[in-house]
Amino acid sequence: MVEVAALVGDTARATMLAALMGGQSLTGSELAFLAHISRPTASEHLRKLVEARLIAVSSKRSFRYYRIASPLVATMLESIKTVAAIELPPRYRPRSARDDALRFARTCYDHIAGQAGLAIADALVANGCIVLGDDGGEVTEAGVRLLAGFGAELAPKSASRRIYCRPCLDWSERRYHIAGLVGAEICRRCLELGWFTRERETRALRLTAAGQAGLSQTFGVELRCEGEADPKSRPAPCATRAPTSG
Amino acid sequence: MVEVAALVGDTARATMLAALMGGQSLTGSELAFLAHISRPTASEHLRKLVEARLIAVSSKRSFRYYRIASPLVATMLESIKTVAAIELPPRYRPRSARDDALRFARTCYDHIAGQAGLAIADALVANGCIVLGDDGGEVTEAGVRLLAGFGAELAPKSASRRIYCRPCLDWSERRYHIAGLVGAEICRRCLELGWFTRERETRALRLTAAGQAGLSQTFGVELRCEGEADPKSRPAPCATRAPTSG
DNA sequence: ACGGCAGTTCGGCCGGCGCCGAACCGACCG
DNA sequence: CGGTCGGTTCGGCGCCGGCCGAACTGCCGT
Repeated sequence: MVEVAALVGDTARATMLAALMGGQSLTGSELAFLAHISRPTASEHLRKLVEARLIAVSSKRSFRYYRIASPLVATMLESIKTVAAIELPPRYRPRSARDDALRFARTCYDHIAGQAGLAIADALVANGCIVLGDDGGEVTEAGVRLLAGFGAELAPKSASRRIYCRPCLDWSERRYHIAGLVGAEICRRCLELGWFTRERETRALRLTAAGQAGLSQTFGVELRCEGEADPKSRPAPCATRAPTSG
Repeated sequence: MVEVAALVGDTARATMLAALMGGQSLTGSELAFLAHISRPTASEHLRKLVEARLIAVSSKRSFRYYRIASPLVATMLESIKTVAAIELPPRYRPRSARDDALRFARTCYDHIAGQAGLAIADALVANGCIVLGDDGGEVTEAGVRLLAGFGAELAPKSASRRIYCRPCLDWSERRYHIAGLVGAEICRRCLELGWFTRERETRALRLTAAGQAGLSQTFGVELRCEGEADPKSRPAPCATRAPTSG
């Protein structure tokens, strides 16, 4: 317990973990750049994280790709971030175009967070498709039908595994969006359908025109797809530490 | 995020937090003793933990009683412990009478863990009273009736709050027991009925004869109440660091 | 064979923080 | 009023660990 918390309790390592919480695999050099440390230092940090099984690594060519080791680790990091966000509320929060993009829509390990994630969750709750509370979530019969039509694969593999919906507290809005198997499937399907596209080098998601229409039709969610018209949306040259956000 | 993890990532502070995860309030001196540090050092640690809102303090007479600040913090600590227990499995585990008592039944912040907690969870699952999975839990109609008869107050205060059952991975057995509102209510009612009694200075719970009968009758759980006949069950004089267990 | 690039290992620097003893504060008691 | 006891503040010590540059390995493409 101490060891795990101590590993997360270092700025450089926490920054790397936060970056990996985007759900994508990243190389050591990329992580070193994001954490503003040299490659040797990053290598040492990553070695420790791998040794503790917080992240996993797979080699392709001469690259080594790192990723969060398991959903359990992702849940833990979410949980730590939640406590950090709730318990230290009034902190100064500089706004930037980069942050605005993240606030609008981003991946949270394997599901969608930000205003888009909240809008989807709100719509599903309002339509009686799911129920979300502090300690868990549930998919109703109506929800099963709607999500099946949407194309999410919610097949309860084992008979006892009927539960797969989990609330995840959004750091920027302090409200719940959908995590767990249901959240992951919604995210997967949205990317598959091209409703969102991943931004390069960040966890932000961009809503496409198809996504705007699809979300409206399928979930009754009305979101503006704003990315293209806004000249400020180009990411800044990473002059400050990458936001360690979930 | 970094700050919170760093606070937990110190042995002395983690030991204190683990002790407070028993659900009871403790004084600074008690915590200093448990963590094997001097009172000044403990005072400093506790000041930081209070400042970060991980623990709360209330003064009575000239004493200051510390406790976990919120269920959110408790959940986070559980989560960290789960990752630590799962990802570093083969570690040497010395057996002792003290540990055996904890393994049998203990409080985990506000609910029951250990073999007793697992037995209750297993029985409720087997009877179709609840469903437990990796990402959440659910109380069935049968479960609501049984728990109501038992005396648990599961009143869904707000209409949207139908969900209140959460799985908690047991560190010693690697299986789920019941946390969340349902788990807290079961624990509260068991103590209220005198089925379990709290041990002094530890998180262990002792099963009473009434508890043995009641658990059998109410949940169909067969547990031996072994505390009184066993001469080794008296807690050792705390010669080693208190187990940082959840 | 050579150069380039990702990643690692090594040695050494240095700052932060955990720790304690001693002293101090405030509440309670006779 | 002194005595005791829980708690905190202060000053100083010591060490762990994060950091980097330089050098080394190993995998590629040419």
